[in-house]
Amino acid sequence: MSVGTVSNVLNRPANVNEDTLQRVRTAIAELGYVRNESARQLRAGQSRTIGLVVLDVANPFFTDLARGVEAVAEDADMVVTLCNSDNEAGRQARHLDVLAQQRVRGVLITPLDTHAPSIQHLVDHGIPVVLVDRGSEDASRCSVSVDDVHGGRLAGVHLAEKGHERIAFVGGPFDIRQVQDRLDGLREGAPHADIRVIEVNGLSVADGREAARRVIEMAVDDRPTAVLCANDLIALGMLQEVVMAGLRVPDDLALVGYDDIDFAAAAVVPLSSVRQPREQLGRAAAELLLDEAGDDAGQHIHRQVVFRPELVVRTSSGGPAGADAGSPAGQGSG
Amino acid sequence: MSVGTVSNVLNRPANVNEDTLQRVRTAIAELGYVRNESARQLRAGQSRTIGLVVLDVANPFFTDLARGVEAVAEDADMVVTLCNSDNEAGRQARHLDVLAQQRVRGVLITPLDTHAPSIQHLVDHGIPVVLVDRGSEDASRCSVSVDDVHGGRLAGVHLAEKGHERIAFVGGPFDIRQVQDRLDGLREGAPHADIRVIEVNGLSVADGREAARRVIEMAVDDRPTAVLCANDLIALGMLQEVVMAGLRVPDDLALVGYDDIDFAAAAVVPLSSVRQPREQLGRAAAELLLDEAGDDAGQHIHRQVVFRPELVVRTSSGGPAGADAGSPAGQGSG
DNA sequence: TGACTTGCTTGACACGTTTCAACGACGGAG
DNA sequence: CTCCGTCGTTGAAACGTGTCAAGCAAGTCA
Repeated sequence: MSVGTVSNVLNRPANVNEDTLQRVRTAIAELGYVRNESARQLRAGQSRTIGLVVLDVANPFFTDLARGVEAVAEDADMVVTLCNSDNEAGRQARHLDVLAQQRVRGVLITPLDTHAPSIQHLVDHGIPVVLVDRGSEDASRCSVSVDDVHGGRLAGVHLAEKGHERIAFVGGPFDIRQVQDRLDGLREGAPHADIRVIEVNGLSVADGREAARRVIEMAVDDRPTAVLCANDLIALGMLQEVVMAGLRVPDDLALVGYDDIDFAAAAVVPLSSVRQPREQLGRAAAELLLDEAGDDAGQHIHRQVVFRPELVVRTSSGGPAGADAGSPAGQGSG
Repeated sequence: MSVGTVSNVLNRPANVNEDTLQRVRTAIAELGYVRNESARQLRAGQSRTIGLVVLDVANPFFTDLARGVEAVAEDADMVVTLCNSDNEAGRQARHLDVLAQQRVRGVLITPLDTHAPSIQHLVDHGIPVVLVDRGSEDASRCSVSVDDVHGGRLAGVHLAEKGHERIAFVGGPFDIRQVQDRLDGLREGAPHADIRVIEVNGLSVADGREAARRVIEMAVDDRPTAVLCANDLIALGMLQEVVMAGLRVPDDLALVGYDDIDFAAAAVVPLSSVRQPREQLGRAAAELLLDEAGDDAGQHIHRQVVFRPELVVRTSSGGPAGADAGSPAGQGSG
């Protein structure tokens, strides 16, 4: 019994005699043989895993996105390695190095910095990279993103229609492209409103709470009557703080978030939010990556896919109270 | 220049002449050489990654736990592969198969079923397995868990002291050990109270909302005055629904959660919760695993580490209002 | 001078898989 | 009987590392 035959049984069972097929298979079952993926990979010269590097695993936006990626990967008999850069350039670089050493088939990344050398490094080594949730500036890469200017515009139009004349934008840092784009969109959508920017350090619940305290302190006749937050975590933080301070949402202060994570609909005052197709974003990115990775003939052309967000109006910005509580978040034992 | 020398440069630089050291290193930099991890692994017979399989990546409890694991792994120059079983036995089995093929150094798992054949399969192949958030029934494995009976007891004593005589427990399914233990503890802690069980299908926000609707429907003089939830997601779901229905928390209904995820302290009514040392749980598990994996001499003895939970009293069960809003959750662009 | 030590480099082998040319057996056609 | 094609199986080679005994050169000591 040669190893070659065993390999045939596993990979091209049609080419092997029914009799030996059975013998080999029972032997495999008896001995509890398990393929060695390293050896396969070494021989094949390429692996069956793709890397996914996100800014923050604790943000439901990214876990939803990851779910989409994993669905596509599974269909293609691939495995996903989820890495958390935690908003730190160092961690991002380290993860990318490891992925390069593992000769992953490709990398999906929500980059801290599009021009990071470690990203270019991957490309130089022939590892396809797809930018996620961030458009590529040039045509040298695939990317999947959402039109953030349009998203901001939708929120702006909505708030203007509701009669708001003083609108605040809460977010930061502004060197994150998405944040700046959403602000620009807001200005376009509500051109006659007085738009104020409340800059915060990050995109967490804590930052939202802090921003809320600043708003609460303002004189009532000068205070904005509506706020667009750069993401839902900020919006949820503001909501909590503002309600605790006794303000009524949306009567005293209307709130609109961004992402439409499941917690948004489930908040104590259901949160209006600009919905991004989170899971679909992941799926599209994975498909682009597989297309590029599976391309031997140099046929692949880089594509920059841009999705259109949509506004979901709920109670927090004056939508019908109690309507559309929506579907809530995941489970687990803990 | 032989490959052996290059290998020495990378692994035992002390043994190689300063001159050649430099030459090799500049060559590596110029050519952009990247180690092939598959080949290393094949040669070494063992990999440098450990697998972490959790029930639900969307639950902050598990992402916090993962953070602890990753911290320890990083110090040991190891890499973590995060897998999501999503409460499905099939997904769990598939992930474990892949991990076995990758010859991971070890596996940390919050199991759906302690006796799953795919887990035994790993052990049979000499891959160490540490159970996380779930005590091992026998001494054949390492495990890291939290004394759930004690946690339930703490909540029970607290609610009894606050004068509650009708207390509900919300959770399920009861074949998840943690759920049953927490209920048992509650009964021990409040032996004179009337304890009712409201069984739900899972441990998500949605299940909490549904349970809340059942409670709200009850006649006021028969309705429980306090609830212990099997985890914080359920508690948050209940809180939202209950507040929307106009009940006051804690005056009409006191709530205690379990896990003390960051969102608990940041809820609109800060949530009392039984705190589990989430990150420490992950650290301890990773350390046990590394100890077992690094043991050539058969010295390793399996340990069942059990942590003690503590009760954090906040507003939702009558603690000081407005106190201890706590530190909030992560960030990311989305 | 010869034997021995030290410092550094080398070449061959092994890890487990896949691939592929080559081989043997068998049966049918000429 | 010979030739040829088909079906199954085989053995060798290769992927890129790490290891290790062996080798070489230069220096040290007796």
